[in-house]
Amino acid sequence: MEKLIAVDGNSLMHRAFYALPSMTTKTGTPTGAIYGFLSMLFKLIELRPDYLVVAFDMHGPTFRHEAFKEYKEGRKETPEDLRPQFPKLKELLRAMGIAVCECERYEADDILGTFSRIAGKRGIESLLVTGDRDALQLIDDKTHVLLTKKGISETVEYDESVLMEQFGLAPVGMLDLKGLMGDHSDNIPGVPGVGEKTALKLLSEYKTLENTLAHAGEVKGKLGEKLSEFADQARFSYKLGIIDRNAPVKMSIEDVKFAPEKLSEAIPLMHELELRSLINRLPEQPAVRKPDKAFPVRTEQISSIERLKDVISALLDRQTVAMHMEDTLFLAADSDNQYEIVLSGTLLDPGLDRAEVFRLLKPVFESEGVKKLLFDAKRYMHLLSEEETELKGPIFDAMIADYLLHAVHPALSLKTLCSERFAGQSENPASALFRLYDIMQRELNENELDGLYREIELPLIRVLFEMEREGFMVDTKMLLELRENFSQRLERLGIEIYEMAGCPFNILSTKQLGAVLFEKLGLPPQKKTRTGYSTDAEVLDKLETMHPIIPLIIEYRTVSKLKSTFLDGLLSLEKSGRVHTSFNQNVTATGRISSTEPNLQNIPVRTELGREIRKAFIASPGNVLVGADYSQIELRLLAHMSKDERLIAAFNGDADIHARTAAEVFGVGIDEVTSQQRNAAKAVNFGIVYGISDFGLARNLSISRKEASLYIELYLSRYPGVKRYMKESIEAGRKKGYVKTLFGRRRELPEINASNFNTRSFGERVALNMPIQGTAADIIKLAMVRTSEAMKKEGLKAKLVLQIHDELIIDAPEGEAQKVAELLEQNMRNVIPLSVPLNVDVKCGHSWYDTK
DNA sequence: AATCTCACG
DNA sequence: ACGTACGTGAGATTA
Repeated sequence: MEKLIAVDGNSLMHRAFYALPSMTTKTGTPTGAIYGFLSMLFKLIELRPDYLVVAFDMHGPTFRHEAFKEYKEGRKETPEDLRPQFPKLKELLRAMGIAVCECERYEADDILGTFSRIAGKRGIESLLVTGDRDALQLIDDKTHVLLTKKGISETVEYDESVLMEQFGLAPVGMLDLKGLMGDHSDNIPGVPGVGEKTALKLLSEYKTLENTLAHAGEVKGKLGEKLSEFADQARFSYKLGIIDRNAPVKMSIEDVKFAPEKLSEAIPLMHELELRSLINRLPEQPAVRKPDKAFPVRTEQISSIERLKDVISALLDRQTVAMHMEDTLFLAADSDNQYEIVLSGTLLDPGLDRAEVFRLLKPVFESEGVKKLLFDAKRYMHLLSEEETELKGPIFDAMIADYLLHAVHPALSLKTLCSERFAGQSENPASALFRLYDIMQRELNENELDGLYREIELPLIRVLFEMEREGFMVDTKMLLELRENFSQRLERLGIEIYEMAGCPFNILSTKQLGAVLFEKLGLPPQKKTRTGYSTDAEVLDKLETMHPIIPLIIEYRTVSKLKSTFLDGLLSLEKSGRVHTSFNQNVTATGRISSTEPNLQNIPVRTELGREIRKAFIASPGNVLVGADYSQIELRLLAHMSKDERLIAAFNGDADIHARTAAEVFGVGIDEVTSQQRNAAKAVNFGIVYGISDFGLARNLSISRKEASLYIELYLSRYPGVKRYMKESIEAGRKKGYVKTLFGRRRELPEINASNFNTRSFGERVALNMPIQGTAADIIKLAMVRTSEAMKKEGLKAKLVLQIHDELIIDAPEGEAQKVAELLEQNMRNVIPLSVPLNVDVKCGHSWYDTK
């Protein structure tokens, strides 16, 4: 099928302007927005459109503008640095032979709508590119919308199913949505007090705006009143949003035919605007255009149980099956054919009975002989576990493979992965997995990531799944009591604070707090944020002795944080006495896992008050918790990886490492080290792991930069191996464009060759930190896999329940505790032989509080 | 949705 | 001259 790309020039220029740092030619002509726009456009051209048009709003009144003057006037004026870039851009586009379309009294989105309508009639599919969510109403089976998210480099493609998934609405529903919630940026009012959440709730119940208004009487409380009161305003807002798909454009579809060979004709003009780097990125001209769909896929809709049974028996004979499920289930046995099974209970067609489908598919999922190709296998393990089904046999998880290949920007959905990999040439989810499997497996091998993939990440998926399913037992009653206690404390503190301030105010509002402290009470501001006074802990610390209100505010902040994040937060997520976190295996750039909903990796420990919360994390009945953590794993890895003899020797003795560093750096005996010296050495040790800078160290220790610089110099002269290692790491990173861990995990490092000092320095620090943090992550992951296997092999009932980067927690029956403790310690300690020992501290207890 | 603040390793 | 320590996630306020 032929393809049209229509771009909202105004919207993208604005996005580009605000997203990018300002940029000018030598003579001061601003070009930043043009630069951003063109780099986006070049990416679009890589999608090989047959037709391409860029639409612009015209100056002066438009129909919508005129009719609803008072609203549209709320829009901001075009900034002065942006305005002159428009004529320049149009000139450039014309020089490139790209159609520029303007239409008097119509806006760019009307033009987009009109072109996509005409294209649709001619059997041409359209991709509309804009930052304006209004365009979503234009979606149909032939029209997709590419929305820019923050900035311009990130985009999301919307089609009917994405829209349904995200909003539960059909394209026209976007108008009903806007009618209810309005649009702040456009000064469209909607119904006051109704935001996206409320609007979607209403629409899920009443489907349309009109119907919602008709049933306003049924809606309880203020909301119902508002709906009646502002009904007309809502209808008006709805109308304001309607895009006119019949704009009198003076161009035909033939006029916007895209001719890639003409692009280079703009080179002289680009030189003039000093857009040199863009000239190099002018899309190559393909001699022959690739076929429209490089990968034609046949999709068969399965609408009867009988047919499904046939398909299943065929699948059971295959070696490999791919699966993808969102609202509907897709199955494929090769890269050219797939089956679509609509399941009941979705908003779409009344599909096949969900439980029945899963029951029939059970032999496929549980077949040891059939390899499964999936995106996010852990998610399927959870889905199937609800249907009493397991996922057995070999697995290829495209999400995990992609993460190992590109940890810096991992794809979060199969759709995204496909569009990255196939540049819009294929959107067929399940069958695409076959091609992804081939490509990615080869890339894993080429980049020596296969071992990491097979030995660590893949088996870890199941370990994490089981941890999530198991959950961590919490003492709900204790959490409730603590919450009550904290509430009372906050109330008392609040009263005292208001008294001292002379008036009540919102203590958690940095704006109001800043006004009270620095204006009303006249305290000296310490630092600024870009929006006003900074009031963070560091600032409050400095002010602590200057006014008796400060300690109260510090306490208020702490208690309020503990209450809302950890007590309220945990209680809201607790289900029959347990909390089930989600472990994310593909979010961090270093290889660590992260934890969400709730995040159990940041439960307080550093202060006694916060630590109390750990008393509520308890062992299951009849069990104890076994906790073990690595001692100084990152510094030990630094010793091993840098081969620094003195550091290695330090860890082979059993002295306090920070004290030992202090003795070395300050040239005193280990027994003469003062606590300040030890503290400084500790900060230097941390700093080294983070990719030290004198500035950072100075700030951390509140000393001068000069002093900090001296410490670093002293340190590096005492540990020459570390010095050499740091130099080599940065050099290797710069040369190869990536760094890697001991196990071969990679992180790409584009920043390290940046011309901007800050960006480059960041790249250098990352080059120092990632191999260390990442190796530690590899090590504990491997320990998790081995421990979990060992416990199963020994027939133990104990279960891993939590990982906190260098710490593991197991919930074990009392009778197993001794054995589990030994097993855990052994597996953690002996993951891999290094030139220093990996010491592990193990402790048992009834609660997490007791395992430290 | 962005910003600030703060909890953890 | 540049102006930051590395890696995360969540809640509250503000625009």
